[in-house]
Amino acid sequence: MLNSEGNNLTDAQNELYLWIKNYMKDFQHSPSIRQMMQAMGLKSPAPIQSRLKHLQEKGYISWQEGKARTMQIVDEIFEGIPVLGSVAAGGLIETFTDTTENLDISEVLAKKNVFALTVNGDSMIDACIADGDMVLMEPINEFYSLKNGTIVSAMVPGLGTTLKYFFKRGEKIFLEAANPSYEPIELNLENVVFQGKLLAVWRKV
Amino acid sequence: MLNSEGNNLTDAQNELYLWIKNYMKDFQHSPSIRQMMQAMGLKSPAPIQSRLKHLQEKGYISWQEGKARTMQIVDEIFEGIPVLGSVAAGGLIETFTDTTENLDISEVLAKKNVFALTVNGDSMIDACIADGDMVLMEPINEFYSLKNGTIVSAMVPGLGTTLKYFFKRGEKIFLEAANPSYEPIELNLENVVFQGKLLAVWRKV
DNA sequence: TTAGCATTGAAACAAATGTACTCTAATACA
DNA sequence: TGTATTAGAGTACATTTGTTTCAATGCTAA
Repeated sequence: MLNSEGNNLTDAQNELYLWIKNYMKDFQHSPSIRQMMQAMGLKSPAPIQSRLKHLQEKGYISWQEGKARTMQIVDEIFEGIPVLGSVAAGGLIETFTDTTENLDISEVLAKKNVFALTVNGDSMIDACIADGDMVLMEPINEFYSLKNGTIVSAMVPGLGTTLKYFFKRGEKIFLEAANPSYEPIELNLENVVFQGKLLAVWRKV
Repeated sequence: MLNSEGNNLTDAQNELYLWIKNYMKDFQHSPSIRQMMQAMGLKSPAPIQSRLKHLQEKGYISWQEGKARTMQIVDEIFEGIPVLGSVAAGGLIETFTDTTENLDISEVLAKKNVFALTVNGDSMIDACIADGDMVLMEPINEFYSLKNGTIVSAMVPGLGTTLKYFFKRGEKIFLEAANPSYEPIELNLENVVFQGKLLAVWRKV
């Protein structure tokens, strides 16, 4: 990972760098030198060339010489986050290894129509889903593919939306909490709308 | 979200589209028509122009007319995942609202030097960190900024790496599990190496 | 101040590039 | 079979664009 300490930018360089990052995020392609010129309020491409050269020398950007709009931000080239190893949450078992496996969050994020919900309450606490967590859900296309024990978000019309374990026994639907202090909810299929099934849990501390 | 059903592509169009997506992912900028020409094994820009026009009409791409390398993939423009509302994990409280808040996972991912660890064991179960979860950690730069109660990954040389609550009392360091069946570990500062503090938890089901 | 250096403005050039056009070959269809 | 449609090759051209060069300006340190 570049762009760390030791490569301090001048104000002008930093302003340009931030503008470029923003532009490329918005447009998915590199700006031209004359565009940057205008954006920086300059009347000549030379200062931009100079700043780009410095940004390149300091490892912030790169481009293909002579080719139009071929800049790349060398930062932020990561696919997920490196998984450095495993950590014991029990005894002291495993040491920090140096695997290069990748935590592919994007695998979940890339699915179509994924949505997130904020969790209120503690009824799923035994499933390690706590108050304030975000749950990432996937819409349920075919109800009949839902397996018993899946965690789903379901709306019971007139009551509200809730996150529960799903069970089907005969014609009855049961929504069960992961917390002994909550009673299972028994429903008929026509009294419940399933919004999604659990894909992942995200908790920011 | 475009690119769904109804906009079927011919084989040639699809091949080009996939190649473009791949190129733009790798290089962070749009390819030129002549590059696409070569990649598709063609000897004239005309077929590429035609295919691009079709891709644009079907809503897959867009570009700025006359400008070099200004293509954009119109698909996949998402910042995180939409948070559709909150869901009760207790009683049936809240209904599906239509907020447009965004779950900004990238906020965490954008931090420098973030790394991930796989959790083994259940010693942090009362903190809702379960066996198999991924914990996203941030390196600890200044030890003295560590607050009591922070969850850290620490290496006790000769033993291994572990995930625990951090406490400092006087000169002693305590690593405490979130599980009554584990005893706190008492250490001197020189006998422990802190690798990171907890930023987020990720669990894929 | 003055010499030296970096920044900017200005202009010009050549390469890269999108676009338009014609022609030919292949394909589909009736 | 013949015609219409489509895809591709080839070419040409104007614009965009990176790059170079030179002079003017501003700033800093001796």
